[in-house]
Amino acid sequence: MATERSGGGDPVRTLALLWRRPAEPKPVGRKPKVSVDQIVVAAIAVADREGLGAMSMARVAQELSVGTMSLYTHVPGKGELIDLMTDAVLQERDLTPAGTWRERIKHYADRTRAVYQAHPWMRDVSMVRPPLGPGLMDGQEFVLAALADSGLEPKQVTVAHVAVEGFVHGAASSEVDDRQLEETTGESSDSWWGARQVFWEDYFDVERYPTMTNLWNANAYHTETTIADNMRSGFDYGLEKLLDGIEGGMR
Amino acid sequence: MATERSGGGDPVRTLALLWRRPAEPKPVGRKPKVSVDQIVVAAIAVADREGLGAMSMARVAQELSVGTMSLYTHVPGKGELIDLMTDAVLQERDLTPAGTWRERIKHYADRTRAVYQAHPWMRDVSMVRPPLGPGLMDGQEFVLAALADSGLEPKQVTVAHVAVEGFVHGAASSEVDDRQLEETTGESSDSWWGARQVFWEDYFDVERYPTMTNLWNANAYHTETTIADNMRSGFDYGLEKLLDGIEGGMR
DNA sequence: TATTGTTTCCGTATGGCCTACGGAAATGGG
DNA sequence: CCCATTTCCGTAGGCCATACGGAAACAATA
Repeated sequence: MATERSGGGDPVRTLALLWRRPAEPKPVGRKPKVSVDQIVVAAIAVADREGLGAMSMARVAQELSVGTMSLYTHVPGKGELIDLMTDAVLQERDLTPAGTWRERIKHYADRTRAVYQAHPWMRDVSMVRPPLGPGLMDGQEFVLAALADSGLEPKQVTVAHVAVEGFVHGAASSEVDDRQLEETTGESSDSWWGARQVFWEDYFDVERYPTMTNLWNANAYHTETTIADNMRSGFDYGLEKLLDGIEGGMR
Repeated sequence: MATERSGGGDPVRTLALLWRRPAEPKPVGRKPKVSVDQIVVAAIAVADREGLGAMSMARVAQELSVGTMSLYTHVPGKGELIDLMTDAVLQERDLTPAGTWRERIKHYADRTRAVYQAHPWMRDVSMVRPPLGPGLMDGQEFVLAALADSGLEPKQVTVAHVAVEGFVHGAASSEVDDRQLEETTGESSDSWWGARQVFWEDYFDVERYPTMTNLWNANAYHTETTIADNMRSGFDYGLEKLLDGIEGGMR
């Protein structure tokens, strides 16, 4: 399945839901069996356990012992529900502003990474038209504040923000992608690569790929670490170097 | 829809397809109406025009005027077909090794970005268990060769490789995500943000978001550029700073 | 030409998805 | 008790991937 798109519906309705601005309470009429909060929590639970692909309206309704169509009374549709789920988990970051600007950005990266680890389906959510809720906005403010404190010019802050945000979400996505594949396919990454041993035997061409061959012979790939560890250190290194570059560019 | 997973089938069969190692020609039996190449080309055409979500086996078969199940004679399943599509478009990069190591990495980034622009559905393909075909391998060799020429130690080359590859694919994905949303939803990004004007009026809290307020007042967001241009310059800036950092880290 | 072995083609069937529609059921006030 | 209001939810339509197995096409042989 391709990436889930959200944020397509009526902005006024969706924003009111994201910020939980309640419609004035209804004095009459049938009592609701479920609330928006319950639906969001149940949907997150299903997606955490079985992936976003399994998070169908029917499945969430089942989780709540309610008919499928009842959900549509409280939530406009599936896209908006994903918006609500996304902002809810972003709020879990609970960012604490302390330390140098670099430390705060690393804190942001760590907390964001933790969200992705806890909710791997975040990998499948597009963030180019994000839910404009408190979870997203608080994160943006946090990163912008750190970058502003670094001494960058205002215009540079906004440019650097795009770069940092892109790197963090991209890195978190890739890491989680790996972990999620292990769960959904039931095959570990190491096993997957092992099953493709035949590639190196039958298809790898030493003449065509001299650099890879050299690196192999230099033992650059002979580590005790797992695939996941390699990705993690690659991204840690990348963020460090990106911040080095940003810092160095100011002089 | 969530991200498409591929590479799940029999590795031997999939590798033979990726490298077009033909089974020995069949002298007898019914003549095939379609070839693997035709199927891949048709699938890419459908995905280019209508997105990966619309690229169903039935839709591809229709494109070729063939029954749906006929495809399964030539391709094990949908996952493997996506592998073949992916490697095919990666081959379009046609990388030319010239210039300094930095210039070559930027060349790689540009060519990869061009592939994503031409085939926006690449955003929806997971690259953590990539198709081990010529398109992918040539790209890896190219980046590794550039990094090795930069003077990094072998072990550092492999770490930096993860960071660069992650950044480039992440950046290309985000850019294309934006473009693809414009096509599939029929609403431009500028229009989408415009429709959320109400957010700034009804929900934005100046006290809660002082940095954003300051940046706004400093005219940091008052540019003539589009969303897409902003993303592009953010990622160009980020790659530049990342390479600065890698270069600086060697001294 | 008729037969046989081999390969490809493809119709059917299963179980899932989202959500428009509209009637049934519950609730509080008069 | 009645009725306006609100929520609940069954049905129905049109998509998806692919297992299975028989029909059809083709080359070599008799």
